Amino acid sequence: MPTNTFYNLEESKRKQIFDACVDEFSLHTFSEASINQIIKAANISRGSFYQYFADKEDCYMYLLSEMVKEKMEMFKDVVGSNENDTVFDEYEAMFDKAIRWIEVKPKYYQIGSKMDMDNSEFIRKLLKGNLASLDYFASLIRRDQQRGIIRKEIDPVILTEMLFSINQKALMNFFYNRDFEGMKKHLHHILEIIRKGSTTEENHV
Amino acid sequence: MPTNTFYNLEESKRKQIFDACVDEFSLHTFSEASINQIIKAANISRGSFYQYFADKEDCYMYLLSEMVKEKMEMFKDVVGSNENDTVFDEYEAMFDKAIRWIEVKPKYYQIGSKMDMDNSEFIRKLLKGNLASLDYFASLIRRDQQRGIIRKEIDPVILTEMLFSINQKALMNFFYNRDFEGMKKHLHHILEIIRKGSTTEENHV
DNA sequence: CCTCGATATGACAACCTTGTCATATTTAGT
DNA sequence: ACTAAATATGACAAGGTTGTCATATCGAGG
Repeated sequence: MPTNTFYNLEESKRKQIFDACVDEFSLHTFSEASINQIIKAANISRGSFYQYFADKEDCYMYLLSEMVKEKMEMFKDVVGSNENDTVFDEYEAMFDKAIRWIEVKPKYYQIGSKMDMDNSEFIRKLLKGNLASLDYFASLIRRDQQRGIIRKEIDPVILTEMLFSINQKALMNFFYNRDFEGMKKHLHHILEIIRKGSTTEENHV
Repeated sequence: MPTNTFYNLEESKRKQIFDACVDEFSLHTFSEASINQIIKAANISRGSFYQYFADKEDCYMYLLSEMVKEKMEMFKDVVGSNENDTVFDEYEAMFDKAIRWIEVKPKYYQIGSKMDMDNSEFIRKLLKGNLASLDYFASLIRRDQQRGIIRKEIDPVILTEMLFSINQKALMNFFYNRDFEGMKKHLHHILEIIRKGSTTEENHV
């Protein structure tokens, strides 16, 4: 974690540094990101950087923790869900949240995708702890199986994986095209397939 | 493309260099790959490298072209398909081929994934020309719609994208776990969902 | 044997990177 | 105003990167 010296800084300066980190890490992988770039953009000296952070990893951890804070702050109200919703409704709700997040903080989204592309030891470890929401969705699927909405034969984990990988692709699409309506339609179509299948009834044997 | 000097080399030496390229580019992104590593592994001098290749890009293009050659060589016989097959059958056949490819040339698979992870101008351009098989699958889906196997409402392009993104994930899984049976089961389950849907009949409204 | 074109070589320049550290400056307390 | 601690700074070492180039070696034909 950053040093006391860093937290003693004026907020404005801390923000300057934070912003520089966001810019650098949204454009480059962790390993490719350059401290030189960050200190230049933040207008601080090399020595100061190392007075604030132990190293690049320390700096990155700080960046992530700030991002998580902001995200929690933004979504603290939207937690409850309607009892009648199916997992698909919740999925679409989650998707909308993610879209909104991309709209207001596109660079955070980029930082996330850069993480996914990074195979360094350091980043892989960080991503490991990120699988909680997968469990949550699997539990929703099980609930809907009990309710008789989803077929009992379906493996909740596999369906969850499908939904998540679709989500990832769709968000990427949105990020590059910013076509909200098109994206929604696209996603709807995919969910329609996952719900009802792609083959005709006669072929459901 | 490589120089004449390079092609005048003895086959064994050319292979030495090729192997060094494979090793380096399967472990690192194009931008992260180091010519120093390659010349060390290939046991050639720095000067020689630049006598053979114009630069790293040139070297990479050579590597890719060799890989494509090998792939064509390996799959030259398995092209025909049964007239009664559905797109899903062909999909599974394609998947099996891909699995086989990973088994015999795991490093080539790695080079491919590293490409997908690379956002450099150079690599992105290369990937652009890689979408032909997508069209092929979409055409198969259209054919099966005519045959009454796949519902007319389904968008062939979207279904193709789903199949491909699933394919990618499954191959990655196989690469890391090498669990062929598990993988086949997994894939079967996913295809079952895409064929018949995940919800119960009563919910197909 | 000798010569000339083809090929091999590693030193080098120029440019990056990270992390350290002696020194300078600012700030706070007395 | 003076002191002491906190903070800021950029030169530097040590390592990496790519691409160039003068020089050395090799090989084949005359």
